[in-house]
Amino acid sequence: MRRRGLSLAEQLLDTLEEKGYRSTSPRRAVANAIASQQRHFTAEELRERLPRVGRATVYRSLKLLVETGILCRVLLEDGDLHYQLSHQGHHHHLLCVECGASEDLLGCDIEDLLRQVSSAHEFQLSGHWLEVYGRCRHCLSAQTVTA
Amino acid sequence: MRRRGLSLAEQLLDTLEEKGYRSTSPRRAVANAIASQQRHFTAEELRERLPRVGRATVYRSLKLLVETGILCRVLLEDGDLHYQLSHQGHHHHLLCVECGASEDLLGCDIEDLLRQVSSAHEFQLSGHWLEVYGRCRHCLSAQTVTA
DNA sequence: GAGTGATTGATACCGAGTATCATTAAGAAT
DNA sequence: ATTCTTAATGATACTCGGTATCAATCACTC
Repeated sequence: MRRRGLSLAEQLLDTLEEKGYRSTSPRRAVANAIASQQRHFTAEELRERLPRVGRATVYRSLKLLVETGILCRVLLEDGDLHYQLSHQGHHHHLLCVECGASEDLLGCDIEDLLRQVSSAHEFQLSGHWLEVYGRCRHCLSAQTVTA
Repeated sequence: MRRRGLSLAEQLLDTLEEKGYRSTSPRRAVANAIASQQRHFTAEELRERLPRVGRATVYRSLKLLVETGILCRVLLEDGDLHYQLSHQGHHHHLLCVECGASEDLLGCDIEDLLRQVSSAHEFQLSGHWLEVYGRCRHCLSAQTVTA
């Protein structure tokens, strides 16, 4: 459990420090940029918001944050790779193809199903990647009003 | 149904022609290279096998073949994007993380499950991307012998 | 065989990401 | 507070996947 009163950016840095990574000013800048960003973003978008942080450092930070589980990768339908704050452990995304909104998919039975399917193929399951695309309820209702 | 007696490469070109694309010598070269390749491959690997075909043409052909459903994209666990002959319509892959083998996953209930989950989130499902990683039976038995 | 439009390939560009490496700075030890 | 050690930075150059441009060329139709 994290201490209350800490900003999201401070929490991210804390997590890194717990894992032995130093708290540097470029990392603080990255943490702030990410914490103030609710939607998923590309590496380049993050870079634009951090013109004073070196290119390599931005990519290194992204990698670090994914490895520590703070960020997760999101694969859009067009193949673009985005990043997003990861609030839980392993999860999947419901991605709205219209507005880009993303909802986390938790506690569904996909894992069980995959286990069954894998064993039917004599596969020893080790992992999977799933993205689900569609239209979110907001875009659906907007569409109804318009149409 | 395709005519018997046609080589795989000829079938690919036929499919393109049916869709209104011309049969050119670079495309024939690409078709041959792909037809003689049973495993998934990267764009760069394909390019190495086609030194006389322009870079842009190789990428254009890949795009075309994916759009026409002849090829499908395969996302490896490390994020690398590979291409592979697509024998069926929509399907998924069981990818062996050890030898790279890929098995198609058909007729499983993932679609149903996703439909349920989506409607629970008030999402109008439009598509999904799934890759499953593990160890195939060959690699498993090899491991047993060694260990 | 001529005409037309699709296709090609050279070039340049973009975005994501990594490797290198000299410089700098964080945190620990004194 | 100064020193020390090591992690981290950022400039640069590189790779790979992919797209835009555009003049030259080729496939197909008439």
